[in-house]
Amino acid sequence: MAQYAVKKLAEMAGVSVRTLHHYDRIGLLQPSVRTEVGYRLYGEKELLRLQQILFYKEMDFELKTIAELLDDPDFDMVKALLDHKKNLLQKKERIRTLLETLDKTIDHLKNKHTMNHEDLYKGLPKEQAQAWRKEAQERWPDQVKHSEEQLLKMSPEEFETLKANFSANGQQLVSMADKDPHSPEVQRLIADHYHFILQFWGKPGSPIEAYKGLGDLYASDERYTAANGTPNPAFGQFMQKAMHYFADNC
Amino acid sequence: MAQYAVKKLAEMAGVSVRTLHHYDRIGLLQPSVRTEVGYRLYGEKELLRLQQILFYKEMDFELKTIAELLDDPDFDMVKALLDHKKNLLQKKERIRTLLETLDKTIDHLKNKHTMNHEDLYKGLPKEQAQAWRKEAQERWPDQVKHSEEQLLKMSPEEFETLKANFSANGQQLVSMADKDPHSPEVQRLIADHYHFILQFWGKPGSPIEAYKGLGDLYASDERYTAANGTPNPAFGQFMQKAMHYFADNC
DNA sequence: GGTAGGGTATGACGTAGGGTTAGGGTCAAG
DNA sequence: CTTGACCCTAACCCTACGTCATACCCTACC
Repeated sequence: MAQYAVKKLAEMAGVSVRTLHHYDRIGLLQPSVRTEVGYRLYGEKELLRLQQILFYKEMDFELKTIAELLDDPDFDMVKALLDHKKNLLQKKERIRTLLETLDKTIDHLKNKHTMNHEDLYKGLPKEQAQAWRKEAQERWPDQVKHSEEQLLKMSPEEFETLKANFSANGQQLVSMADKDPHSPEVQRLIADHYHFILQFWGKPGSPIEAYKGLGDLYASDERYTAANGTPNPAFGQFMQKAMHYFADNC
Repeated sequence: MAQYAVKKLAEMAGVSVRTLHHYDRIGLLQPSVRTEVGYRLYGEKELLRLQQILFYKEMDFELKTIAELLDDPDFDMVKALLDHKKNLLQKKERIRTLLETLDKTIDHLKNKHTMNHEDLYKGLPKEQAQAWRKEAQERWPDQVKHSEEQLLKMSPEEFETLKANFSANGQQLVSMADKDPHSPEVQRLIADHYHFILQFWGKPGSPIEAYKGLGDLYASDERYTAANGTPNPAFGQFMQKAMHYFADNC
């Protein structure tokens, strides 16, 4: 009867010695024999079991689950596999979303476009984004209505691109909230912001005056209540200053 | 100036208090003030920083990376995002493969079909599977050649299904290696195995005799050398007995 | 019989991102 | 003065091992 010591088995199975030690300790795979001096010796059964372990491990099962699975003959394989599939599908969907957002962010950074607060909170818990939208609709019903009309005219791709650009822009602005609102770097971002607003809100009439008015809204005490339940006067006032300066000097 | 205590901030941002403690400890987000008795108080800046942290966290960045990213103004965002995208694509591809294999396994278990040793090792380190194939070609060149011809006639879907079924069948057989080779449960699996072999090896002539011959090969001492570099007489003999019994009594 | 080289053992710490008690101070309301 | 809500730190728990540190075992060669 062939017997293998740890290193041999490790090499055959393509795992580390440490892994075998670990599996031994947690009871997932124990050697068939211990020599007098304590060496682990594994036989054929252990070899096969290890192969099964590795199979399920590749399937991303947890070791604990694998142990149950291999030790309980009545284990409901199909159910476990279906559960596992569900998890994988969720992971996959999440990765898909992340990739989308990543692409947009990369595109923005490369093309130096614009960005939006709605998108700034994209990826955060949904409740926050929804709270934000609700608040925006309460505060600026006309603009939101018009904006929605505009958005509905866009193709999904245009819409996504626009959101991504606005999001990145807003993020940059947030990161520059401690700088001079009149500085060229801030004003460049504000220019992008303005062009975005033009497309996004699309309010007819005097765009520059509307933009200043929007700046005043930014300065409102409860500006950030929408997203997180708390006021944020500092950033609001920063935006107000930057937007007014832009409107007066563009 | 508004100040928030841990729980308030935690609620606003949708994270746990423990998380804020953690971020404080690792220096990712420290409170602007500590009261005399040690309470953490956060201001607007911290709030914004936390939002940025959560944004990147949703992108699956590590906290360490987020810290660098937020603290180093010269951080190469585009490069980081592209790297990250690459990682995500790899993860996604891996999940896709896992889902495929899962579907096949589920299908097999539901339909009680057959399985293959090649697929048994699917998901294991590639070297093993390759070693197995190489060995198979050395040992049974004619059969392997014929088999490959047969396989090339199949559509990819047929081929994948066949492999999946054979894989699941073989796995079940491995798990029953300690039972009676003549028992009905084993013989049912062997029947599936036989039908698979018919399709897979497709050897012309007397299929039953060929099957018995294949059983003899299974019994060879070095049967499992192909997959893991070690003999496995127990399983090989089990298969031989089961296959011979089937061939004689089907 | 000494020693060099390789294999083996245990034990303990580290990882990421917190969850989960445990034990104890703080603060405002009733 | 008590209750309840909130705050603190310390410390163990989780996954699946990697990475030492220290020490024992075994074989071969001289």
